[in-house]
Amino acid sequence: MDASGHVFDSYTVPEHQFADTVEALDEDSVRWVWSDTSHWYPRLLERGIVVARCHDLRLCHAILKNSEWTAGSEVTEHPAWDMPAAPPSPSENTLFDDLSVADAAQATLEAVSCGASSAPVDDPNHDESLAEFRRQADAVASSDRPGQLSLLLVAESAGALAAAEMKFHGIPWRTDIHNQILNDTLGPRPQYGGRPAKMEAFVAQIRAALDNPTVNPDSQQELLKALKRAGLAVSSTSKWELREVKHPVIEPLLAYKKMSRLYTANGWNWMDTWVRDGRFHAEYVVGGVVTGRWAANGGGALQLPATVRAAVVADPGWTLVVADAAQLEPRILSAISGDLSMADAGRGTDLYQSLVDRGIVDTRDHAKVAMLGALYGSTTGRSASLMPRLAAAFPRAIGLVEEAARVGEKGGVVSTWLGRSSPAAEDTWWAESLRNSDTPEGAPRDRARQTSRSWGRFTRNFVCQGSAAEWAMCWLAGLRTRLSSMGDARGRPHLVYFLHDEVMVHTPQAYAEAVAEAVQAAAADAGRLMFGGFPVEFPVGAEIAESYADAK
DNA sequence: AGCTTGAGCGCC
DNA sequence: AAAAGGCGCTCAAGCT
Repeated sequence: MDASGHVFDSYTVPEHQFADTVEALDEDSVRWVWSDTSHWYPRLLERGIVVARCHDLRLCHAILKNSEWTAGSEVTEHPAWDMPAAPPSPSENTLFDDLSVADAAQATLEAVSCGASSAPVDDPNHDESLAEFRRQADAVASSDRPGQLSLLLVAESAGALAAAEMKFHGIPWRTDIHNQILNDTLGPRPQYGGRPAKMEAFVAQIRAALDNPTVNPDSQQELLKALKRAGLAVSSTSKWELREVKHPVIEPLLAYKKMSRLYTANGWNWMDTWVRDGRFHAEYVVGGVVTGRWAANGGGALQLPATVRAAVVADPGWTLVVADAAQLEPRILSAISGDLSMADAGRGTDLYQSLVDRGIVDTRDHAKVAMLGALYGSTTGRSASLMPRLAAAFPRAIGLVEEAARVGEKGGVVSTWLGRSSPAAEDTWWAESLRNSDTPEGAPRDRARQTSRSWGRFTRNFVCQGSAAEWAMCWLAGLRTRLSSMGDARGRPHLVYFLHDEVMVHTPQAYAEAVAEAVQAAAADAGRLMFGGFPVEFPVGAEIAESYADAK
């Protein structure tokens, strides 16, 4: 037994025996402890091996190293475990080539080291992984809130498994439908370079309207000059500025920009690059965003535009279950602030409408704008003017975000509900210069104020976005577990897409209803896991649809 | 020739 | 109507 209460045996296997070893030892009660899920798990999935649980040392290190709740723990003293900026070089790699296995109760721990060759039992890399695991366990155990942190690490690690599985399965993608969309919108694919025909036609219209036979609308500089020369009072070529101007060039130009976006971001080149065998294998970067949200690597998986979603179609005999959590962040805010009146307003499906019904604001649109202002820190316009009404109705909720903003404005650190902390500002000159009474009024103080408020908006949003990401991870993890017990010879339902507060499951039709129920049940579980008996609801809209475009 | 930066726009 | 929080991707343009 080690200092953190773990009992373990350990041994080493050569790398080529890794998958067999995992397969032989895996059972429901096992939690694999390994250096990096994105490194180890894909090769298991290739072999058809699915594991139930893991502890991802790299992801958990990143959380614990930065958390206010584990300040001063030994985890911070081992930078070798820091997130690699780039894929680890071969020499660094060996450090991470370790894994261990513990049972769910963490009463015993067997460790398997997987060195580059047949490494001895006392392989230093293997020891380092075990040492890091102990440091992490110690950091959690001696933290202010071990229960919440443990949940965060479990959820993050489960997310890493789900991310690898989603990449492996891929989103079902019909290239014939995608191609049809591109043909209809842009014209046929150009054979020898050059723009698609329908785009070229708009270029001709743009040139005619500007009386400029050569202007290239893809060049912002050229375009801006041409617009000014034609007498338009614009300072940029952005579409929200152009929309305000009346001129014959505007319509074809905005149409061209829309087409150009589709062509460059999700056109034929995208299809060739990212869709293989009818699947878009999106790569997620778990914990890739400071708030704990995921990022994506290649293919823009988290920015699939509405215009191509019709190409996401279930296989024959299968269907999609698309679910999203309604108004997640405001509900999260009510829970983390313990604001009973706001939680009460969120009972039912439409939080925004209930703000209208309670006479807090006059229209649903205002409710939405006001709430976004509270979450993002709007200081101007309509949403700022609605804030006092919100603050009066929900003093605890608004108090929490205001406090988070004030901490950030002073250069401080805030944390999510489960203990992910905001990054420290790189340079807090602005906080110092506001504290310093010698800073002159006028430009210097204004600049400091502006930067300070900007960081305050970040920390304000961090607690809501980050806590919502934690809920989403609990939701995803719970759903994944529920799905794992479904299925038969025809196949089993699996997650194929995750987008902040939205999930997509590809399932044999026979299980569609069960999946939709699982999605709801997992959402309720996630709320209880994070907030216990606090009466907050997380309604989830789940739709069974053949195509992503048909959902919502 | 290859890298970085900024504008612009898609997603939540 | 836009903007405020978080991203990624593309291009052109400017740099080394």
